[in-house]
Amino acid sequence: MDTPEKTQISSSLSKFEDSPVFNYINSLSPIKPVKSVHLTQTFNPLSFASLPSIFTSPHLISHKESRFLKRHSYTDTSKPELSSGEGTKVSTNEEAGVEAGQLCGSSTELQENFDPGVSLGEASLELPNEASRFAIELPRTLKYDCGSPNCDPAPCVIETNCVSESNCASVSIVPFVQEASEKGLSDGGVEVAGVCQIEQKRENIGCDWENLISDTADLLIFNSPNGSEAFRDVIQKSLDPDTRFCATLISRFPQNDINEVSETTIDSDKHKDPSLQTGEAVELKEITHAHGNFENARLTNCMSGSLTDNVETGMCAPFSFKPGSNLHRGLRRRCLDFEMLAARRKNLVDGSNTSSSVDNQFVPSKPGNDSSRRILPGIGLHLNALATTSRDNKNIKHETLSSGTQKLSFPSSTTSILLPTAGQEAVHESLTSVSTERETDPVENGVQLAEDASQASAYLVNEEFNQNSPKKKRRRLEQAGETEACKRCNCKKSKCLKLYCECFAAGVYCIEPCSCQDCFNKPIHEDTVLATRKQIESRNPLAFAPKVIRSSDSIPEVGDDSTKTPASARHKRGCNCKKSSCLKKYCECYQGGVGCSINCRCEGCKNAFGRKDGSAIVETEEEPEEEETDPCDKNGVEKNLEKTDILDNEEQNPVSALPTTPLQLCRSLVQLPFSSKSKPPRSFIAIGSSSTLYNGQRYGKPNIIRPQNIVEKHFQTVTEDEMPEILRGNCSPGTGIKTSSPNSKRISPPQCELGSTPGRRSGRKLILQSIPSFPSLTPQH
DNA sequence: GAGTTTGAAACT
DNA sequence: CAGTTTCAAACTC
Repeated sequence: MDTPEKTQISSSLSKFEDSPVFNYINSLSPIKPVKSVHLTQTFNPLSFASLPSIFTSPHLISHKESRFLKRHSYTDTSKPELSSGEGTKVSTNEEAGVEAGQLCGSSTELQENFDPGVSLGEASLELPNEASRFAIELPRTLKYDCGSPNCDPAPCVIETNCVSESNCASVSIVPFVQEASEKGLSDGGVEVAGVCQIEQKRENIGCDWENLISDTADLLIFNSPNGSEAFRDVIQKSLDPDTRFCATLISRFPQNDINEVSETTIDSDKHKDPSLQTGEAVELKEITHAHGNFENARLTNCMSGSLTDNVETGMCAPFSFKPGSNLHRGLRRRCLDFEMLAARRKNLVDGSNTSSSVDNQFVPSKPGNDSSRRILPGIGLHLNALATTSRDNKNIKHETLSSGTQKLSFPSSTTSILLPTAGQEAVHESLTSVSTERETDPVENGVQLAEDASQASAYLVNEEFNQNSPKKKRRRLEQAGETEACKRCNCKKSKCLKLYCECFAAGVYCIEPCSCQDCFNKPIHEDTVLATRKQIESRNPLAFAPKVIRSSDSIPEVGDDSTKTPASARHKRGCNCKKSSCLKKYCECYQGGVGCSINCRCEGCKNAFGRKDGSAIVETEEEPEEEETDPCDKNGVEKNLEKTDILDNEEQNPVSALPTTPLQLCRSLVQLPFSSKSKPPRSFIAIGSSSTLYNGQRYGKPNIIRPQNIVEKHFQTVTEDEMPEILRGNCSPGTGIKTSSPNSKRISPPQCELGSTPGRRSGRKLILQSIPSFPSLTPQH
């Protein structure tokens, strides 16, 4: 634990706390964050994140939601007015940076946080922690906007998703803005014009813009001050002074967000006006309509959106969730981004409204829940999904490189771990939010983020594929290896309402990429999905829980990589493999990156992660799971073995990787050793990772995943409240796991302990969280 | 891309 | 609880 990295983190943290901004934030929040706690156990970012969590209301299911809640709390307390008086703000500020901020409207909040003299750019230059701040603050703004009648959750979601995807946003938004400006619709004139300028300039910059963005994203991800600064410079040069503020923000974050944000605003207006839904006229109208708020919303959103995305997990954040629609929140779809893009594109082309055109998911089935549905409430992903991501992670990495959207890419678990600030914060927020907001689905939020991120990345990479038939897409993705992040199902008879369906099992709605038939696992059929889920849960309360569980005992301290309990992670029920020798993904244990245990009834077990008989495979061999940087990791354990060494190294020096992006953290959790080709098993990765995270242990014996430890710490902060009811009430094995397998044992005891002993909470909490897979689904209605 | 294999999930 | 069937992913060709 005394690693240099750690020290650095602590120092940065202290700086952060000392910073005026931090103080300001503290002053804002009614509750005062306990620095000591976070400091001791979590990275700076986490501590930072803790604040928002405090504000969060219990009802939110998804992290995103939680975020929003937090944000809301902020906005409400600090500045309720901002939302209303958007235009005013603009005029007030004289300083360019300030103006920009004001233009953003609610963005002023950000300014508040910063010292008057401090420019955003400076802030960006500052410690990575700042990113976290932005994330927090921005979210507020977003929330605020979302809270306004105009904002639809769906648009927000779109934006968020689009962020990951590089171009979509710009395309859609720009036209609107330009058009509006040309016609002089924008009375706000200056404001709108400014926006237009930005957009145009971006375009002018050329096709390279995307690349630039991707590059920027990379910079952002790493949060290295230098990198961000450099990027910022580029942007500033290209952009007008007025736009600099945005540019700085943008530089830090994917531009798409901004565009999308603006778009979102428009969309919200659309929703208000049914008539606006289609046609250019509609667009113009929208522009004018939104126009007043456009800039503010836009900037604000961009800031919040981009920041949020980057800081948080990147993809996850649906800015606008209605408080009422818990399901949607929880349900967030992982691949939404893709769909959203397609929808947007359609809209652009057709001029039709996005929501309807895209997917059922987008279409609001119920009047009350429209917002959520539009959003495509992704069902909360399980931790399992995270665990599964391990495989994806590899893919993700590559994707990241190519796309530049780092959110998705987490090279290795270690990397994520390293990311102290933003990433942690994001994770932390999600976690906290989950804990506070949701009782039922604590775990998923954190996981979801990771998954979403991975998925999003995958989508980004594979956008092109989307257009093809689902199968093709899938295959392409699989072949590509990188794309694996997003899972899709091919259910034909189960209607995606059984655990056979990966999507359903993972707690997510099926999306376009799925090639399922007669699918009921869609927001439209929310009721059915929930009912079915309940039914299944009634049968097996842990049906949606991560399949892989980590024992609390294994929880190693961050520093304790050496203490890898071989069997720390185990499959909940064990496998029954007979022919695969537990060496293929057919084996859930193997798939989850954990060794077989006593619970397993497998025959001829040769699980690379740990054999049933207890003979753990040589660590080197076992470790395939961890991340392999190898892009080509094939199924083989062999490759995994190779990876092991790398992992070990990483473990020892987690900090070295220190990428700041929050996303990374999530990703790290997600990453699995599996080959890129294989789909990213939602459940597996999540399972393994989730469990790991919670317990702090790695997947199986190998100790492959270190990042998890970090995560675990974060999770530790989660309060008992988070625990799912099932878990809470039922520490007894009966409710929980059927089998008395080691897995189950580990699980149940910790849970019980959680209630009683604070010491190990982290492990417990984590476990509990992991259990509820479908937070959203569970009716909080 | 089609077909086979595999084992979990569901059913009896 | 055990056995069987169903199902979809994983895998192979």
